[in-house]
Amino acid sequence: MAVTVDVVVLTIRDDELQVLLVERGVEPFRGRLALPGGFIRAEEDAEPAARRELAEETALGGESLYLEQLRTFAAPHRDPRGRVVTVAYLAIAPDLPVPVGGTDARAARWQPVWSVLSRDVELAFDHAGIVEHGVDRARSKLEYTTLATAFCPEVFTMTELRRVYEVVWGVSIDARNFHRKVTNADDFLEPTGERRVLETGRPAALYRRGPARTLFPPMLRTAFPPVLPSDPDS
Amino acid sequence: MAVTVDVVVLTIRDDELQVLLVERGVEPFRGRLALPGGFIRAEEDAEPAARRELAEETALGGESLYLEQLRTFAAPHRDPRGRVVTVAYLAIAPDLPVPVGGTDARAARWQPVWSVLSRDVELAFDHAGIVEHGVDRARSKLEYTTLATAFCPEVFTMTELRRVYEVVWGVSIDARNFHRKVTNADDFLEPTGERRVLETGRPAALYRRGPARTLFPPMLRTAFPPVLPSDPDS
DNA sequence: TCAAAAGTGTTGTAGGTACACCCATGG
DNA sequence: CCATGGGTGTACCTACAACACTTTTGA
Repeated sequence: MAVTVDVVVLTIRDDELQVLLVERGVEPFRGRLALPGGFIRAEEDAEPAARRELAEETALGGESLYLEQLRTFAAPHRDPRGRVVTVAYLAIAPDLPVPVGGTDARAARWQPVWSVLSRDVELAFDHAGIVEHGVDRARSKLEYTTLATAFCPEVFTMTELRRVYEVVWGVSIDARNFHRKVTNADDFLEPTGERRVLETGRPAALYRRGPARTLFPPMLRTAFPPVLPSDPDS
Repeated sequence: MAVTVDVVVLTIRDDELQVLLVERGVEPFRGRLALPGGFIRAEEDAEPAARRELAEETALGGESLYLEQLRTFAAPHRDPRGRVVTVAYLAIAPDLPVPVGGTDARAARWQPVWSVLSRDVELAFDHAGIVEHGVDRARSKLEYTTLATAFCPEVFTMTELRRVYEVVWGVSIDARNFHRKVTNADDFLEPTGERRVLETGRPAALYRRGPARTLFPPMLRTAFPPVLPSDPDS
């Protein structure tokens, strides 16, 4: 029985939640988009395998990349080549100027998640279902953890952090209440003391992630609207 | 690479959170206690494999048994026989008069989780760590889902349900506020109209699980005290 | 002086905790 | 009538949504 890892890497680009996909160079599903991933090596644990595949196929990586196990998919005929069980991982990346398109010479690219969830873009294997799980997990974890900061660069403004919630949840959030809430939560954010001057408007204070990993009290959100082509202001 | 399933079955017996363990009949770890589980068959998905192993080894089963995937453990040397990856499942069972000790003739028995977590009882492989994950998951899910009812028989009293929270979390809960809270949550409980007369005291109303699977607003619990030998009244 | 973005103050309300109090049964 | 457990009412407090208002910049 073969065991692989597949990674759902999420980021926010152009005010949309996007997922990292690679074009398959070999059969089956040659030319089709798929999640980055591959076989676990003989002396390798699953998480290192996920990090390695990500680095090889997409040039994304580093210790700082947030990575957690999602779940395992083991349906008997999910891979036409035979019995392949895959351990899926969820990664969250900031929208860095990342040279996507890795050393493995395979074309990697970002794709809006709504295009995958709506099946406008068809992925190889059962990868669309895996992306669905990843998005669900990310949406839930924003509620009760400080995961949102994983979408942000090392220093960021309050508005950037708020956009994470708005884009991932597909809702609009009152900037003023949000500000109070996250600054009151212990160890969520650390002010750098610096300010960023934008093209227009008052300069925004800059923050860095704090040591907290859970958020109490949690961000409450009554329901998840469906994932749609970017319209958080409805 | 071999793939197995292992199941953490939790229940409440004698006002303690207990886990179902089987005594290993073969090497490695012969005679040692372990989680029920075994190899996935060629044409079998992981969850059916978990249900089958549970039925074979512990005579526990049925469609009604709550079962969810926990996570996958794939450390290279977790099994001395060679490379074995295991998909761990979490099951929750009511304290039925279950004939534990299954058709497979292997001795199955309940063990208080604190004895496992404290390492007073040493389990085979990395199963102690898996139990730890299962307990953590159950404790978290009581907060924001209706999972607590899975510990109860089909009809139950308010006090039985409250004992679930008290035992799993190791805290004491105000009976009066708890009553209001769960009766206000939509579709959590359905009153049967019946009452149960106990040895002493006013008869308690009987309830059945409602259709709700999530709990809103969630049960809040500021912190998890460590799992100890049964003392929820501290 | 205006537009735009950042940030504060205030008010109404929902839901939480703590606890006094009443209800129904067996002995 | 008392002990025991079931269930309601109420006061107080915290946290959140809504929204008016002030601050700081570039053009």
